[in-house]
Parts: sequence; C-alpha cells; structure tokens
Amino acid sequence: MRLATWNVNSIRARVGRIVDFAVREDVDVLAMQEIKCKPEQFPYAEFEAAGYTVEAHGLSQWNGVAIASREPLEDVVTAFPGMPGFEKGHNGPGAAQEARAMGATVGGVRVWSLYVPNGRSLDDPHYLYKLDWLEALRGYTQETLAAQPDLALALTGDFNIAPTDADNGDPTVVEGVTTHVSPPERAAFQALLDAGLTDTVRPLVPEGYTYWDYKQLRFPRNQGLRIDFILGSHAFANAVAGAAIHRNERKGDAPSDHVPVVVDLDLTGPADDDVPMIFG
DNA sequence: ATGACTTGCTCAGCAAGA
Repeated sequence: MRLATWNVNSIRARVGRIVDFAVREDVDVLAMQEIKCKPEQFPYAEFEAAGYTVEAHGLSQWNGVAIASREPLEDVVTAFPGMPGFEKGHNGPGAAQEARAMGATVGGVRVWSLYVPNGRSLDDPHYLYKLDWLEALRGYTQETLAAQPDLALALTGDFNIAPTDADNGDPTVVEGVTTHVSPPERAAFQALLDAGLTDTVRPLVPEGYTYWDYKQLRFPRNQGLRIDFILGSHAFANAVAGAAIHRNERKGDAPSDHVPVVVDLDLTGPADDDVPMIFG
C-alpha cells in the first residue's frame, strides 16, 4: 500500500494537479490537510473519476482535512479523544473543535490526517492552543498503543514543527522569535516519538524540506521547512519499505506551498524483527 | 517598509497561513 500526506492549501484551487499526482504516483491512500472548504463544496467527482472515495471534514474556509482512498475507509472520525477546541475569547474547555483531524481504518492501518494548529506567534493564545493540541495527541497515541501495542497506527500530516535545525532552512524562522522551532514545540514533537512513534520518512529521505513560503523566493532559494510527517507505530514503521518527498510538486502553475510525503508499506509479511536471519 | 504570496469571502480589504 502506498500512503501519502499533503497539505493542499485549498482542494478547489488545485484539485487537478492533486488527482494527477495521486494517479501518476499510484497512491492508494491520500491524507489531505487545509482543504479550505466544507464537505458539500469538496470536488468529489474528480477523485471518483480516478478511482478514489473521499471522506472530507470542514467547517468553514479555514483548515479542513480529508482522506481519499482506493479501498473503503472504515471507522471514520473527525477528532481524536481529548482534542482541544479553540474559539476566540473562549478557548478553554468546551470551546468548539476545529476541522483539524480525521481518522480512518484502511488496509489494516489506522490512518490519521492531522493539521496541527499553526501557533501564529510565541505570545499568541494560538501558541498555547498548539501545545495543548499536541499534548492531547500524545495522550491519544500513548493510550491507543498501550491498549493495542501491535496496531499499525500512522499519524500523518502538517505538524507545523521543524523538529531539528536540519529541518529549518528558512532564515526568518528563528528560535526565540517565531513559532515552529521553539523548545516547547520541539519537546511536544519528541513526546509523540516517545509515546511509541517513529518518523518513517527521515531514515529513507535524509534531507529535504516539505514546505516553502510563497514569499521572498523561498522555493528557488530552497529556504524551506520540513514540517510534514508520517509518524508510525512499531507495526507500521516495520512495514515501511520506501519513502519519498515530492519536491517537484512545488513547481509549475499554482502549487501548494507544501509538497506530498509518501511511504510504501509491505503489509503482507511478518514484521522484520520477527523473522530469523537465515542467510549470510 | 508595520510588506514582499496565496487563498476564501465578499466585492476592497481583511483573516490566515508558518
């Protein structure tokens, strides 16, 4: 199974190139973020004509997540347990949740399409919201894997964190000045890994960014960020046989500011660490 | 230069992104 995640920055503005990519790259499951529309506005027909079914979740022109799949999507949900909400002037308990998460089961994998809050600035309420959101996601991950240690769980999407300095090539993104690289954000990302997840792409794609700002020639100068990830549980990570970051999708007419991240899964065989080494 | 793109909403200017 080939699984991809892509912050599309409006599905309606570029549905053609997104479906073209999925077909050309033989993607089986595509998790999308920032669809920027409500479900009734989603261009389902283009996906269906290419052999995909789609589940979409959006509440307004902001945020929005979706999953397209060749095989049926089961047990679809639009929040993880404990996911915080955020409302202007009312961002404590009980605030309405935004359209930032979708979970679905396909091909034996529990897949999440996640759009972590941006944070805006270090002194903005959205920054604390971002940290709360990530902590709740860690809690969900830890509890899920405690109950089902062998579950193939994948957290994919736009995490809005550059975990290390190697993931930050944008000179305006600076620790102590902007979001995405602050120690608390990086600690929140590390806590997800400590809860039992692995960055499944980095070992196979040791360098390269997934996002470049539209402004100031960031892409031609290759001053980007690596903020889009496919994090997997032990069972998922063991099945990953290949990975790619499709930098070329930042080129051409009207690209998203993010590019797709892809993994190939070999779910047919046993986990590699269960197989005795009988050669060599 | 308190901006520099791009999108959606609504119709010229704002909100939001990272």
